[in-house]
Amino acid sequence: MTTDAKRDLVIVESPSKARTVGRFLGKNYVVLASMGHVRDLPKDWDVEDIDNNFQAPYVNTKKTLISEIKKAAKQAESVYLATDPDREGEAISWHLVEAAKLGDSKDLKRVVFHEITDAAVQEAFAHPRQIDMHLVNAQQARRVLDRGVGYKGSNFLWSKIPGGRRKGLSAGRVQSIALKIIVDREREIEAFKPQEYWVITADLQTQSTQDKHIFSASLKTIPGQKGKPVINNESAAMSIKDDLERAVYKVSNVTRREARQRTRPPFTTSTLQQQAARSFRYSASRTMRIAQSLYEGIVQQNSEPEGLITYMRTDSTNLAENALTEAEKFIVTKYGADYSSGPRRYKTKSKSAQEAHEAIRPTSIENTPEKLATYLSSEQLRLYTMIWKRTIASQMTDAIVDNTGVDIKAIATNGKEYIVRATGSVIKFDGFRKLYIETKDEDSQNDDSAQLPSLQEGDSLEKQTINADQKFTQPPPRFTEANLIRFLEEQGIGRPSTWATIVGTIEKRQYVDREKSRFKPTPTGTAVSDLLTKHISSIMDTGFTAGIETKLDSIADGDQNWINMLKEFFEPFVKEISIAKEKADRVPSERLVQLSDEKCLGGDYLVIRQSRYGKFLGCGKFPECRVAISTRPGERASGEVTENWKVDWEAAMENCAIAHPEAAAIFAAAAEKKRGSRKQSKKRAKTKVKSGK
DNA sequence: CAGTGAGCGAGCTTCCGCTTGACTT
Repeated sequence: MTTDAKRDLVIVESPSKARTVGRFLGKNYVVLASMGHVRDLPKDWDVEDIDNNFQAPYVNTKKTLISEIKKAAKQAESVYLATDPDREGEAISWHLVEAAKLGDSKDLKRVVFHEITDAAVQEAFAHPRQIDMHLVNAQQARRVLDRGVGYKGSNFLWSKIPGGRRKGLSAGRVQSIALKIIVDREREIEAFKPQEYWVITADLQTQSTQDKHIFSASLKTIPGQKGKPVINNESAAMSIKDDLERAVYKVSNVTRREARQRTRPPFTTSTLQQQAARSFRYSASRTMRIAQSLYEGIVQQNSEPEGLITYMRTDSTNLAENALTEAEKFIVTKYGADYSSGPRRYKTKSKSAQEAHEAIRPTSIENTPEKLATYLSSEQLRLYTMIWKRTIASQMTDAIVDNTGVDIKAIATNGKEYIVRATGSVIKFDGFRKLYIETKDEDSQNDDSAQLPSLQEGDSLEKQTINADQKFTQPPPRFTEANLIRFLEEQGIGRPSTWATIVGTIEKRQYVDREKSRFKPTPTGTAVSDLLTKHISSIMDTGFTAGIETKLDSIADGDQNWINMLKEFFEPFVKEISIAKEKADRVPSERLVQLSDEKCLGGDYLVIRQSRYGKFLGCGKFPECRVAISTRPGERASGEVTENWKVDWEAAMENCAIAHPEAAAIFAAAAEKKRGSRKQSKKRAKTKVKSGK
């Protein structure tokens, strides 16, 4: 082939992918990237007229790119649409055809591959197909539904929440459910009544003279009680403690059970985000930013940039065949055949997974973290190492653990028989743990990895100390980013590309705050969630949302018409909204305000308010009292008049004194103290005071 | 470094998913 030959056009979604695919295809192809969607609904379009069959006038969102594609298509013999093999990808292909008028070009082919390997790409190009309009229509339905729910829901909020429009409050299929579970959890925590309970443990010592071991056993049964011991007050605990203090200890039963600790599947977006949060405390968005840089590749010496990991927005745990064999080879060479499980394929748990890509894995196992250390920043190296290890570990054998349980009879002097139990586990075969040990979730506390001495039935033990600790049951913890993302994924809500941004949305709207990196709803967030739950219950119901996903699937399968589906959805939904607008009460503005611990001079609570400069404290009686205090770090409000009292000093004083008559004297005294150091400034603040209604 | 908010009501904003840069500190 000569250089003058026509070069076929290939369109993928991501520029990095374009580079790699271009390398596989060679010089006769031009590979361009669509950079995601190229058309969208007009910003001001809403589902107004249901009888109009939802014919949205799409607008081009990437004009220069589209004209580039047009130009390249004119010079091409064939155009290959190689966007991602899922609902959105299929739609992107169709939108490309519509936007760049590719339908005019002679030879239009849709090709799909689930992994970016030479073999997969060649295979895909050997079997082109047509655009699947069922899939495209499922996407159109999804898009229109989200727009309708989002805009109508937001509009409803604006009509019921003071200042809601100005603050840009929003509702949506995904964000509103995310908000609701945070609010629901907070209610659970508020309603939680801690229960007292006591934990009793016995430190025991083996009797054998040459090898004295001390280990701990916890109370398992109390005479007269069935099941787990229940001790809920001090006197009960003390009487048991007394019994155990004067008891004879003898091993009554020893059980050994072999258990497997299973390997974990390779990373998907959500598991990567969760694990990076647990291990490094990275936010989901930070993890994604780092992963993106690894995906785009690092320029190593004397070579062109090479992507270090596969695509980072994925819901699949699948690994390419060549990755499986490469991993196996690596494991056998490095650790021996005992450690290789052979190719192990994981089923993706999430029902809504579309599996357009592979799991997140290194593009080459040979790129060991050690080898890349000099090219990567420390955060890149950390994340890469985790991905690299988890990928290999997923192909290693399970660890085998010996779990031992020892029941010990404690016979008290009064004849009561208790049983205390010690558990221990010993790793018999480390398997994947040789390479990869996961950081556990701080919410799950299981600590039974203690080592036990070897014990036989009938062995006598000597009591060392008996511990009785008072505890209280704990409320469920607030959600972290990682917990929230896991929940949403389990419910089939949101997609890998959006999880990190969902968190950003509910924070930007100030629906939630963070306290020690856990989400706590704000008064506005609570009001929004309650309003939607009460009046637009459909979108707040996870089951309902899951049902939408099923319907979209049936459109994709060609079993349902997308326009009918939208009609069936919006008819009741529009009704629901209009009833809600009629029936719901406007939220009183006091409910949107967060009290602080500080009080204004007049005794009213200062409330935490938000301005465009950040948070500050203002008097709860605004606008009658205009006192405001900065909450810059290190500055606190106080009962005394300080330099921080803002706005025009005299106006503030005057207003405050009117709003809080009892504060007048304090102001007068403070003003007296201040006099002299202050220049007389012209009083220009408005002193018009409305009498409180 | 400043200085903030509410309501008024004229004129905007709001959704989810797909993908990167072009900005400044």
